[in-house]
Amino acid sequence: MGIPERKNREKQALRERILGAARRIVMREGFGALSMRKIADAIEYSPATLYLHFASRDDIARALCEEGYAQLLASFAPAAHIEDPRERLHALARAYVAFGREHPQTYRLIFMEDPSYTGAALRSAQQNGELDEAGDAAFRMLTDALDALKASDRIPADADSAVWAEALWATLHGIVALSLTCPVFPLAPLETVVDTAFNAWFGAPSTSRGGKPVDVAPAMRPSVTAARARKRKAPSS
Amino acid sequence: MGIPERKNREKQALRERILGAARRIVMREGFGALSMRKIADAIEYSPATLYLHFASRDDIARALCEEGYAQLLASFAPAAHIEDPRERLHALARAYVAFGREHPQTYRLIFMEDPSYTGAALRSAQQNGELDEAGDAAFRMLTDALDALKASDRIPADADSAVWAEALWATLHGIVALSLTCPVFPLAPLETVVDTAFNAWFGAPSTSRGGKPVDVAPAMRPSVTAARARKRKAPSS
DNA sequence: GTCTATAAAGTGATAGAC
DNA sequence: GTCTATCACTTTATAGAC
Repeated sequence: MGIPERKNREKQALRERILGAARRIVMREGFGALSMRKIADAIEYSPATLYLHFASRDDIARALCEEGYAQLLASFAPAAHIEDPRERLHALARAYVAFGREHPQTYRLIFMEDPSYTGAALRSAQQNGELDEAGDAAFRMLTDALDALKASDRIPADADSAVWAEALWATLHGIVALSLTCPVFPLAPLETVVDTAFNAWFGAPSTSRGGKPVDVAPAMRPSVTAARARKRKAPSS
Repeated sequence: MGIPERKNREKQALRERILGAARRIVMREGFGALSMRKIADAIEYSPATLYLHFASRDDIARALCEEGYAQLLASFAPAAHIEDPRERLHALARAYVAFGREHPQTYRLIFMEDPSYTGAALRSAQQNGELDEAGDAAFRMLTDALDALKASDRIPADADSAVWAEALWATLHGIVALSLTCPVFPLAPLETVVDTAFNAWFGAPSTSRGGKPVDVAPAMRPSVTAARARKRKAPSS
């Protein structure tokens, strides 16, 4: 029974060639420039052949989104091992923004083009694990870190981790998306903006190792987070 | 010399009809569905005529962006009169998000489509005033409020208002943009996300004020599948 | 100024031969 | 499984008649 397996492998291989060519076109010319003919030309097959592997151009776009999203998740891996939740979150934030800047067309395709594309990417990430409420792994990385921060009293005790995670994600998306589309954003270095937002959310990093964050201005009214942000300025990187 | 003036008026009037038709198409079907032919059909002129008024489809798109951006700025006006800088900022934030949600296609066109469109919108707003560095009026509304907060010690003294303003804008853009493109965002009510982000930035609202406390219903998150069920139409711009 | 007519170049997708 | 050939459109933009 080796022949059907070989045929299957060959079919799979062509599928990969199609996706590879499509990915290269998107990276170089943007998703708008992706057409079935262009892909076919690139791999030296006829356009009709593509339809043996993908039902439509949208189908190819969604497959690219799944790939890209997996790549984004993979870029979080180094951060996952950082013990301190604040540092971990910061590393995640930097990784997220870095991915968007390094793969602008891919990021656009996944998160700025079409809801069905974004949906395909997100769904692909949770189709293997059990489908609990919170959903995908990356989101849980955020909520876990936020829970840890809450447990160690570094964000307000009544903070809803899920909502904070959503808002935090939106912030990072906003920084990436705006920097990809708005010619005058950011004026300040991108990392300064990221760090400014991060410090506004979670306060300036604690100065002394192991020490609890210093209470600087006990008389101020704003919440713990805002009060802690009072400490210092944003470093780049 | 009244005749040239009348002709000029008539020419201007047709220009407005073109833009009006274009705007309606974008609002109803999205920018992707905007074509010269469709505009021409809508106003019962030939496609060729459009080129007497606009050099290209991009040119029309940019004009729409300028209109839309002016509309966005206008929606800030009520907030401008609020005295307390924190309340003012909060009202601005809500107005920004409301505009994006109420005119999704217009918001997309201005801020999520093409850098040249975004640039056209931003440039149009400052072409009358003096062109100082900070740029447009809306941005200055942010920095002014932030400066006031800093003066009354409600944000860190060393905060760079310009950078904070950029980061804050990015946060709001992220919330709007993600909610327009990501099927599962937000799970929590949109206003909860906005308020959560706002309170993370500026602390919980002043205690004795009638304002709403931060976190409302931590447990009411709808399930992912439920959130996914709602499909995305193209409502009004 | 506005029209008709058309150029020139795409597009996604499919039928049917091999 | 892959091809050729093609359908049935779409698009922006322009030339030249009136």
